[in-house]
Order: sequence, then structure tokens, then C-alpha cells
Amino acid sequence: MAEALRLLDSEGISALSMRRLGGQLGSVATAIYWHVANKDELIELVVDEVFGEIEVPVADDPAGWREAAATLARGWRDMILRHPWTVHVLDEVVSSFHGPNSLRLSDEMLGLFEKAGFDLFEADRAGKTLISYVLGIAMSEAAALSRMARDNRSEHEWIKALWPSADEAARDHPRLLALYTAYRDADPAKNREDSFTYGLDRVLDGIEARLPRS
Amino acid sequence: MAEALRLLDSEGISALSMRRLGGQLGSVATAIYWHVANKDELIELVVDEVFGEIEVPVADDPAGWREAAATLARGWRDMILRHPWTVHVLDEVVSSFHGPNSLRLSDEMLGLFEKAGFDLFEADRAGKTLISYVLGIAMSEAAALSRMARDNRSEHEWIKALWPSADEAARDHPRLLALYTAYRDADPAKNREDSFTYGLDRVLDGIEARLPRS
DNA sequence: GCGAGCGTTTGCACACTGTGCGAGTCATTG
DNA sequence: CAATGACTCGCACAGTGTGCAAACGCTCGC
Repeated sequence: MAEALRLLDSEGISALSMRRLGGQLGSVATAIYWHVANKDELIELVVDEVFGEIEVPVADDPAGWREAAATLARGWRDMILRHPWTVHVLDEVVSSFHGPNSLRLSDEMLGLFEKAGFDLFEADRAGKTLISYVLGIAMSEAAALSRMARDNRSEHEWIKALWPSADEAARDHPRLLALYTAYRDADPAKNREDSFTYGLDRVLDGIEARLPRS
Repeated sequence: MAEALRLLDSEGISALSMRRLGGQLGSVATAIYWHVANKDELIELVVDEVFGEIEVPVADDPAGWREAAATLARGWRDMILRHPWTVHVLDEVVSSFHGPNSLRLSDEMLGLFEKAGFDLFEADRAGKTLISYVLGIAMSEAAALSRMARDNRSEHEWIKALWPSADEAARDHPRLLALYTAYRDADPAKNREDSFTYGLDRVLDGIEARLPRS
């Protein structure tokens, strides 16, 4: 699993073949099948492993829930950006929601929202809401980043190449054009950070508003 | 593309091979390469096609923005659940954010949030927030549904099979256990709907709170 | 010390994948 | 009628996941 993870992190999902992994271990593809039922199971195991990297901060006082939730969200997103290949195995990811590490994570997240003042049901839904936002944006970011790395072409060049004429673009998509020209000279990394934070704050605002007033 | 979509919808991503698609069209795999550069491009085209199914409601008065945004979110989610294979091609999906249909969609969504009262920048971020939530939860749902269909085993049976003993489960994950036993006799479809709606409302609440008071 | 057993590895084979290349087909046009 | 160009086909290559049976090597009880 460690070797598989190394392969995935350094060269992406397409680098992980059973033959290659076997070779890297000084052995042969079919030898792996003694330890693991099939490739999917291998990936599930690796995915649960990377879930282990996320740590849930403990919020002692109820007031600290929001900061704790934000830290959790950031940790989750950072994990995905550290391992962008997770994007390509989303259904194994979902299956690994039943691995030991992600079970622990789910349970602790429930605890976090319970401590904030929700009952168990609403804690579950609040948690799902937060995680869905994080999953969605992190996967978009990861996919965009890896694609940008593959054919190194900035987002802005992408956009520009799409429109044969500026006039046409302005006619069809006036707002998109205005947005992208405004973004042209911005720092994409900072922009990505700010955008993530903005959404995170909105989601947490929405959740906070549901808390029983203390 | 129509035949590819049919294949994808009825038998999932693994059914779409160039040989199979060629055969279905009364021809041969390599014939497809005249029309399309490679398989990825084919998928991008199909993905943009299904983006075309989503329609953006027009909100005439500013007060209608919330309902319009909710309709948009539901339409997007329904599209993903109608075509669950999109989960497995997330990076082609992200690439197709630059296809004509999704460009139109993005532009119209910007318009929706501008009409609500945001400036262009914040409209972009609000839209990203909403779409990230929808993407995240819909992809989780789609992956879980397709996995459940594959090895027809309910979510609850899944969970039960994980824990060798109830005592152990209760010790390690007390909240998860309580949650799942509470959910045992619930209708999963209704629960999924309610959960989606709950999160959607929280995200929209968070966005609404940022609107300049009118 | 030795054979038995068992966990683990290996080689081989099968059916399948995406796709490059060159030759062939066919309808439309000058 | 000939030729151009859109399109299709057959073949081949390198690669994939994985089933199966044979072989290996280590650790036991005798």
C-alpha cells in the first residue's frame, strides 16, 4: 500500500498498474493478488489510508465548534489536493467511507456538531453539507490543477483559445468574459484560496444560523 | 455521441469501449477516430451534451433569486443522478466546463446571482459555492447508488457487515451506531431527498445572509 | 535431520483495452 | 470520366486486470 501510494502521488492514477506495482516491489503483478482481492480493493485500502491523514480537532467548549469545523474542512481539502488522484476513483472513495479511518472521521465529525448544539440527526446533515461542499470544490480544484499541469496552459489561455473572436464571446457570454478579463492579472493560487474560504464561510454561516440560540 | 450516451446511461462507464461503440453503430472502432481525436474528447463531448439538459430558470424579480437558484441546483443534481457515470470522468467533466453548454450555464448562473444583488465577483463565488455543494453531494449519491446497485446490498447491510460485534462498534463509533440504527427503518430515498434539501437550504441561507439588505 | 504443511511467489494464458498506420471504399464534383 | 476528399476498414502493437496451476521457501512436529 505504501508503494502504491507513492506511485499514485508521484505519477497519478495511470501509473498504478498491477504489473508496475509488482515490479516496483521486486516482484510480479499476480503476487499482489495474494494480499488483496483485486485492484479496486487495493485502491480502497490506499484511500482509507489517506483518510487517516485528516485529523479532527477537538473542540472543548461549544463556542469553538466553528473553528474546529473549518479546520476539519481545510484538512480534508488539503488531503485531496495532496493526493489529486482521488478524483479519479470517486466510487472507491465512497466505498472507503466504510474503512476504519473514515469511520473514525465520520464519528468524530458527528461529535463535533453535537457539541455545537445539534441533535444527532441534524449533526449528520450539517456534516454531510459541509463535507459535500468540501468534496465538490476540492475535486474541481484537483481536476483543474492536474489538467493544467498536464498540458501546461493557464486557465486564462484555455478560455482565450475557446473564443474565435472577442466580439462573439462578448455577445454570447458577457459576464464570463468580464469575469475572466478581470481575473487575468490576478494570482490564481490566492484566488483559489479566497474562493474556498468564501464558500466555506457561507456554508458555516448557514449551519450556524440553525443552531439553537444559547 | 447519442449512441455513446445510450451506452453510458444503460450500462455505465465500463460499457463504453471504442470497439463496442463502433459495433453498435454497425461499424468498427477505428472508424470513430475520424470524427473524434480520442476517447477523452468523445467523453467531453457527451458530457457537454448532458450539461445541455440543465436549464436555468429566469428570475425576473430580485426576490425570486432563491427559488431560481434552488431550481438550478436541483436540475444539476438530477442530471448527475440521471447520468451517474459522470462520476467516473470527473476530469473530463471539469474540462467540459469549457464546452458550449456549460459555458452558457455558467454565464446564466452568474446572471442569476447578479440579479439577486451581488457584484460580478461575489456572484462568481456564490455560484461556485452552490455548485460545489451540489457536485459533492450528487457525486456521493451517484457513487453510493451505483455501488448499491452493483452488489445489491442495502446501506444498512453494508454497515452491519463491517462490525464483527455490536459491542465493538458501540465502543469505537457510538454516534455512527446510534445514527444507523435510527435510520434502519427509514425510507432511504426520502432520507436522501431530505438530506439534500437540508444542505441546499443551509448553503442558500449562508449566501442570502451576504446580500445587501434591500 | 526430515518430511509435511502452508503462506507466498511465479509463469503462463486469456480476453480485453486505446489507438497508429496504410489501404480500401464510396459519393460528389469539376 | 477522372479525381478529390470524406470516411471506413483490417491489422498490429503495447498494454491492461486477473484466473489457474505449479513451484518455492520457511517453520513446525516427529
